[in-house]
Amino acid sequence: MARYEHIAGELRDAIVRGDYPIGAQLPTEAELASRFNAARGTVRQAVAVLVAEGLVGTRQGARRIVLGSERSQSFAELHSFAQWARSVGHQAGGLVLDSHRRPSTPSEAVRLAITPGEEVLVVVRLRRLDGEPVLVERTVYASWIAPAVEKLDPACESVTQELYEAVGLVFAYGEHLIDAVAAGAEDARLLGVRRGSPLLRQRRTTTSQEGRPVECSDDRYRAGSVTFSIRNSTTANSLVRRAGD
Amino acid sequence: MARYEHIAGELRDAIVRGDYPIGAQLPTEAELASRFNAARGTVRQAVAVLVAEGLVGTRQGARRIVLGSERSQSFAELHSFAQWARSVGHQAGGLVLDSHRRPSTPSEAVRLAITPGEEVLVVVRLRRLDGEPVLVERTVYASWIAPAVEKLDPACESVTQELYEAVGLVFAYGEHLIDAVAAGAEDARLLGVRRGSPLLRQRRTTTSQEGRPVECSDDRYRAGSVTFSIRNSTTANSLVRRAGD
DNA sequence: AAGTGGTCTAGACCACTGC
DNA sequence: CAGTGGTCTAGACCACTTC
Repeated sequence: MARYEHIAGELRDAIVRGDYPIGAQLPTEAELASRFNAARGTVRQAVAVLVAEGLVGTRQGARRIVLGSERSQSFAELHSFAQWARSVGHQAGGLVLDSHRRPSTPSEAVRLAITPGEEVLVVVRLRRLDGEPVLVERTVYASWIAPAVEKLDPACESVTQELYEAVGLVFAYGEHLIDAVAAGAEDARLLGVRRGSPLLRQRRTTTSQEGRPVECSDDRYRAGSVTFSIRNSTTANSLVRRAGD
Repeated sequence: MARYEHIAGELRDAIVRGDYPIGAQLPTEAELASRFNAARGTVRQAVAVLVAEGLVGTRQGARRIVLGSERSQSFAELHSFAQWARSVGHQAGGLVLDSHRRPSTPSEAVRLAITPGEEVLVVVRLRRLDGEPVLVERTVYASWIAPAVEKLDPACESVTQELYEAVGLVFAYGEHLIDAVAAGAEDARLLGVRRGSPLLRQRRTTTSQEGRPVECSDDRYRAGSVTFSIRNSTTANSLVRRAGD
């Protein structure tokens, strides 16, 4: 582990433990540098991690202050329902309801950076959290990854993990649009809610490490099942997904 | 402007202009350093800005690649409906429907870091975008800021801006919880939608520069009026609010 | 005026990618 | 193995906050 990651971890632990309660001041850079026997730049890198996580606020000239004390799951977990579920202590389930190939629509072609009409794979999955149906995923995969997706177990728990193990694919970057929509007939039937009732929608496009679009998806969560959480400041943002309250 | 901000700006402009299309490689650090006559550390700081914005992806050993080319509004704009509206070319309006003081509930006291039962100011505002009602805000202000809030024009366009000009208050940090809820009777009447129809809810707590909680709020957007957008990677997140599609 | 974080430099070495 | 980004150091100077 890098030195700055170690220092960031120690500071995060201290904050979560309550050594530095919300509103308290963090030690100065000089103090931290001597305590951890590191250069000032390394300490700054460590603190930057906490700032990006939204746990610490910083302004020139003033001591840094603690803004929050919850350990945030964050990052890659926005890409994988199963990884997120596990990290918050729940059990994820999944079931493929439909899977077929068809030509891509113009908007899909743009989002996946393919030529319009090129074949794509459409998969509809119902996902459960501790047995309860909470999410309908309608995912469109680019044709180059379609064969690997079709080989997956229909009840596979983590698509992300299986694709990594099968073909070494890493879901590295994502763009997400979040809004609210009314449940359609199919949504309502699958999620066990009334037609027209509120759903939290997340439309996403996921990209490989190399910058190649892999999939785009329309995911709809039953209201109350999931909450997105963002900490931000005039200089930094941080996002995590949280279980419904 | 700092040197790294200048470099980041030049690179962002080049990306937005299409000099580096999506999927393209950015110049190497060494190349950028010599082009801008800056040290490598400064170039790295500049690129880090673009990575945080989600425009650029980076992995050790490989050239950096362009992930997106949309200029993102981002940061502070999550705190102010009016600032965000203006930045995307729309006109914000506001109207106070109710304003009264009452003792704080236990959960409000926790969120505002005050003693339970201490008086708070509750304000209900209806906000319009280009004349259309799109948002109901139910905001709870800590008592220390209440007098300044009560002095505001009920039709005031930007609460954030007015409070800054009146008492120098800066909304520096925020925590936001985003989910979907069904419109209640009052929501439905104010927003002109049917009762039970979907709303995008944003619950937020805002904090001053000094880390002092200022307000917590329950904001409900009419479905279709607003979308939250996040770009993320295994190493960075970035959030902006976008007008409904 | 002292304290503290923000910017910048210059150089060394390491880890990973891609040919 | 060459190219490239990631980590770390040491020190200088500046800008802002706080008293």
